Amino acid sequence: MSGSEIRTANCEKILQSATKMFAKVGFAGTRVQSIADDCGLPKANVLYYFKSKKDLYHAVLDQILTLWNSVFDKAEIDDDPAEVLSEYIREKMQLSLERPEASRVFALEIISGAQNIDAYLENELAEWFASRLAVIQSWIDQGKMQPINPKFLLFHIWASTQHYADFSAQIARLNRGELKGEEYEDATEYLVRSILAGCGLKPSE
Amino acid sequence: MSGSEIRTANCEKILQSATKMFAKVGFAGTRVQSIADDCGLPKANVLYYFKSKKDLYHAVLDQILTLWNSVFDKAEIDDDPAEVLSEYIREKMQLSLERPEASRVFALEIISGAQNIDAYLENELAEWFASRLAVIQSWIDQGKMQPINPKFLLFHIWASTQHYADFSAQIARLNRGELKGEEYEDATEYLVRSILAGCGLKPSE
DNA sequence: AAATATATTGACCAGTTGGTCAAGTTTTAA
DNA sequence: TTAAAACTTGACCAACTGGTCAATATATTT
Repeated sequence: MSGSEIRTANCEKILQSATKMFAKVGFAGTRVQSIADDCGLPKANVLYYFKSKKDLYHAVLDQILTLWNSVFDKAEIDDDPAEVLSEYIREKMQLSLERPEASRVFALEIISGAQNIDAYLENELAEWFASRLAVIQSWIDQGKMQPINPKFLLFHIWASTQHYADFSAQIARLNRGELKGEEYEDATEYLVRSILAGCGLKPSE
Repeated sequence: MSGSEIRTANCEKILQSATKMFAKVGFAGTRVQSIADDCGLPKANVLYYFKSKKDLYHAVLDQILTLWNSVFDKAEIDDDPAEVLSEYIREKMQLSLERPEASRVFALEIISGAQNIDAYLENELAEWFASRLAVIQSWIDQGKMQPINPKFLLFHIWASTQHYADFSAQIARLNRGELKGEEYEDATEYLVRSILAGCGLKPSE
């Protein structure tokens, strides 16, 4: 393994283990030693690549925020709301299924006051949010969907989809086993239908 | 202040401060000293009433779980689903508004694997859940509402209402200020309308 | 009033934790 | 080949934390 490859590979391993740990017990509950154990490196080596636990945490958050990108980013006034919203909800559910730890780290950070992603919330996300509100409002103005407050619709989508990642421990117990395969798809399609119905729409496809 | 009153009053103060702290930084992140500071008692006094931090945490969880009781508990086959579900969603939203810390402590506990409320989830809640599924299914069988999977409906309600407590830091920033008063009521009525529409129902009142 | 139970509190301690460091090894560049 | 840069790692430490305890004070009961 070449030099720069070593760095890349080790950083990746560390980030992966760190994400797992932070998602399970939060920042304060995570031990640098347990991250090291999890990825099979000595603790001092972990702190060689990320100079402090806080640094590592920020790196994990950065990596997670790039996952939030979506088809909805490029939605325009002329697009079909049913199509765009359906796909956005499905994407979000897929993310909850494939990267639940990412969703949980994000949730923990927000619950704890979001101090470490303040800049992200106030800049990138706020901008994204405002532009999406405008698109939804234009769909309403064109009579393509019922008049609802677009803000509440976005919160609604985030809440109901992220729940499947963040609360999977509860869901798994009430369901007597993790939701998976077809049943998870059913949950997805239920959400698509329900949320779209709230906008006076029917799912695409 | 009489003897037993001292105990009651101090326990209450401690529980209140503890809830606040656990909600903000989780179990691992909370310092017994900071709970003591918050309620103006010496640390040794806090540990006199609750013999360990874990004990105190369990007391906080116990207190929170009693809040989960609701009108929906007594819903029957003969009731009107629109009425019952509307009121349940409104209750849940009210709780998110009035006791956000309770919701956050619960969320943190679930995200961390729910090991401390395992018994509650598997007994009380599982029983409640099963009986509510039956009631909803009976409404469907009677043609009172559209055929949806009752499980997903309950998850949907929990997710979308608790979100306003758990993610209020994010909401406040995107909204440029906390949702409150009329705007919070608007959010509530949006959710009622939207979720009911997903069941082919219209809000009561 | 005396005896007993309950409550208060500063001082203390053992275990843990994030982070440092210096000595060594491996990889890269000249 | 050799010098420099990058990487590895055990040993170490200062700061912090949950929890104990003994001494004292206050309230309750007899």
